[in-house]
Amino acid sequence: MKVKTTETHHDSQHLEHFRSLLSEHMAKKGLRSTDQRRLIVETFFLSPSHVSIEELLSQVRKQDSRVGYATVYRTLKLLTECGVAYERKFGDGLTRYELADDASHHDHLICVECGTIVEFEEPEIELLQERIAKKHGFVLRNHKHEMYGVCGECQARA
Amino acid sequence: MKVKTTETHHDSQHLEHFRSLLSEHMAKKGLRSTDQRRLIVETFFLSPSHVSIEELLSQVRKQDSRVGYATVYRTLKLLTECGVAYERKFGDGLTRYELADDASHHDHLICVECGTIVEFEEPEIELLQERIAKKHGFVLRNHKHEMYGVCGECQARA
DNA sequence: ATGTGTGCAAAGAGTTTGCACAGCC
DNA sequence: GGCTGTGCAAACTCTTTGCACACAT
Repeated sequence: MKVKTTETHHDSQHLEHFRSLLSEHMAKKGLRSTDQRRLIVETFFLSPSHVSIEELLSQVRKQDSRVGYATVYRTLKLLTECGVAYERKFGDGLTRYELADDASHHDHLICVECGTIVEFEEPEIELLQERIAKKHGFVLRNHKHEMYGVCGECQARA
Repeated sequence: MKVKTTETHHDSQHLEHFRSLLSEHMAKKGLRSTDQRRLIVETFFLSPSHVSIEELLSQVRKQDSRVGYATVYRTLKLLTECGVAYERKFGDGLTRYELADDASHHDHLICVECGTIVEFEEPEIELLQERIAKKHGFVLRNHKHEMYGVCGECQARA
């Protein structure tokens, strides 16, 4: 499946932050740094937003073909636990992952036909959200805003 | 996660509309009306929004214990195809279904402390959504907009 | 040395499908 | 009677887990 995304690189400042988050978490839990984990983590950092396990594994195997997919699952679970990655399920049956700080400032527009995912940002919606929350006496922590529809290509194909 | 909902009944006007949508679709495709289909469809109409296959099947089996789950899957696929139901995947691994007109214009504000759910409507957000969709060439089908935060009571209690 | 991490394959969970029989039109 | 629908079980897909061995600390 095709995933459109504009973000493929992440600036090294953030990456340093995430690397240290991970190290701390691993130190605290007595976890070990292995070749596979380092490779998977760095590959994840270089991946487009919303990578699936399979996409990530195939990238990883370009460097080391013996890595098993269970290791990728386990490593991404680890990244999720320590707040470096977010797990996203868009309903195509795959779990996708993105860097944690990507999640804060964009939402998703998803094609129900072909699964294409487009990211969008809309400050006005953010403002309206705050207003609604305030009206109901809430202090916002976070939100999930996904729009489902049919993309241009799929409309043309129909 | 449990999905709380306030909607359990649907007014009979809409149901008539949906029943005829279904009949037409079945007539057009030469599909047949069977005891199982009628039972499953009517049970679905009486179910809370966001029923899962399993919940629906267990309700159906109270009336006829010999119904198989494949039939429920197939019938809900049918309802989805003819626009009577919407399929929703919230990420807990289950597919849930709701009457098409429920996928309406209210969204949810959820307290992360006590679980209170407030429904809200914000026409301006709807407009912005349409604008964003159009900008990316999408035709919107539906959306999920959930805001998580701390409600007034829980703030006071902290 | 100790115990975590890895790869493999098998097990799980939810959904779909192939098949023989049941039953609508 | 012809063809669709059903129930069952097996197949599928994605993810998790158990196990024996590899390897960090």
